[in-house]
Amino acid sequence: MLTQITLSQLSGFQPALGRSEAPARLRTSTNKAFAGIPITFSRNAEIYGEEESANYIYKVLSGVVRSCKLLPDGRRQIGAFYMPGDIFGLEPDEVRHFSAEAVIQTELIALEWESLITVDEHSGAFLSELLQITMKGLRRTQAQLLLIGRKNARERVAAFLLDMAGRSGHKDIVELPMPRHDIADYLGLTLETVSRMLAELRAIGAIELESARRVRLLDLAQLTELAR
Amino acid sequence: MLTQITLSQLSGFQPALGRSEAPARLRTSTNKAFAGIPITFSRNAEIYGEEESANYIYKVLSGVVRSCKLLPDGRRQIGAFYMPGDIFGLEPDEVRHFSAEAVIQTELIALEWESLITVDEHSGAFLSELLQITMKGLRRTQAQLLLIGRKNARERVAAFLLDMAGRSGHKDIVELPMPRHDIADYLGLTLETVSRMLAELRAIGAIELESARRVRLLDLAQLTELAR
DNA sequence: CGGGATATTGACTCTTATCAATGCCCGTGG
DNA sequence: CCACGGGCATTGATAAGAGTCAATATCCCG
Repeated sequence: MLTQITLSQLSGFQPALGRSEAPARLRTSTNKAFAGIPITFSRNAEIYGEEESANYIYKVLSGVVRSCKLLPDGRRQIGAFYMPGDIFGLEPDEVRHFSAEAVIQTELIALEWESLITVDEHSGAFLSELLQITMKGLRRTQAQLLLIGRKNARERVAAFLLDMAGRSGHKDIVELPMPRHDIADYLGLTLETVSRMLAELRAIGAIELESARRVRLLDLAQLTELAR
Repeated sequence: MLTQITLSQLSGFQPALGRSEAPARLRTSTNKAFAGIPITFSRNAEIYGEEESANYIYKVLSGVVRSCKLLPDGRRQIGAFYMPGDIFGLEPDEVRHFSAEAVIQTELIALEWESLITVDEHSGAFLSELLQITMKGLRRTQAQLLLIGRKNARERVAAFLLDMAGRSGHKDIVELPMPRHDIADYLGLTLETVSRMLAELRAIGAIELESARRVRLLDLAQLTELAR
């Protein structure tokens, strides 16, 4: 059975975590049908690379995605982590400027970009949503700019923990699916500095490290103060 | 005479630098007419502040605008400089998250945001342009993130000069309308470091400082190499 | 011509990066 | 079941880059 899937549905679709949905099929206005079956990427698998053509946008069903940019000498900046429900992969022109990789095993649903923007009848609603998503992304990136440009290591790590807590739903236990190296490249630090700042936050009683990848936030007020 | 002005015209309108155009009047589909006469802001005048409601989007006719975010203790991050032809002021929700100020005397044209997005008939074209503009801004901000997060002072200043050169049209003479402090807050540095890096670039023969606000790029290849 | 803002330069400090050693966790295979 | 191994994380010692504080210098603008 062919179902016409709109961006609204893509945007509104909240996956049932852990359970696999019945496969949906997409039929675009250009009559090219493709399977909308969730695609699975294993840990560290590349979803797309820099300079690749930007044909699809994606929504995270489960797992985590990092988007990153690499300098010739290996320095790396992570632009964002995408969590379940997040949409990513919109580009202003034909070619990617960031790559995207799965941080852990990740399920995505993909939509063909061309088919979305050429649908005249619904383009208003489509575009409005895309615009909203993109503006939110821009705002997030601008906040990140302030973080990296003007805050010290302790403030960055505290802000990161609070941000992760806010996105995960649980208010005091934060799961960190990504290694220290990824956090460092997201915050413009080294992995050693991230580790040291976590140790420091633990020392002052703001957090507790249940394991390397699981942090308990003990003192939200103090953390918020430290994050400025 | 009332003229229906579309975003396309706003976007496509290239001001004749230095000359003042005949006043245009805007009439929106909601029948609220407002003057589209270019508004002039003097040096350091605030165009809008953080937390203000986001009612208008702007296009720079002449001058330069900086958008910035301030921390409680006075640290500042400049998110972007807007030059003639640039459009700014789009926000994902009702309230501003960055302020905007004129760097030098600046002429702007303003369009009421609500009237643009509620025009159903042309919303497709409008939104498509807004989306394009926003995605370009996002890309620019992401590039800035890499710059600030992973490049050293010399690389940042070299990249800034090349960026300014690229935007100004002149390939080897760069006018810097903004003070060192603004450049520093844009690059996540201090004004002293910016000054030192310029001195360093001059010392190695990559640039020449005709005055503090006017730089001649002597060796594009070397600068590009230094910017990575 | 003078004065205030802006810019440069210098001396020193401090944060964070770098290099290196050790520790921990977890999966795998004997 | 336990020992081994490999990735990841922590911790330490040191260095380098950029920040801070302070003293001129320069440039506009009146």
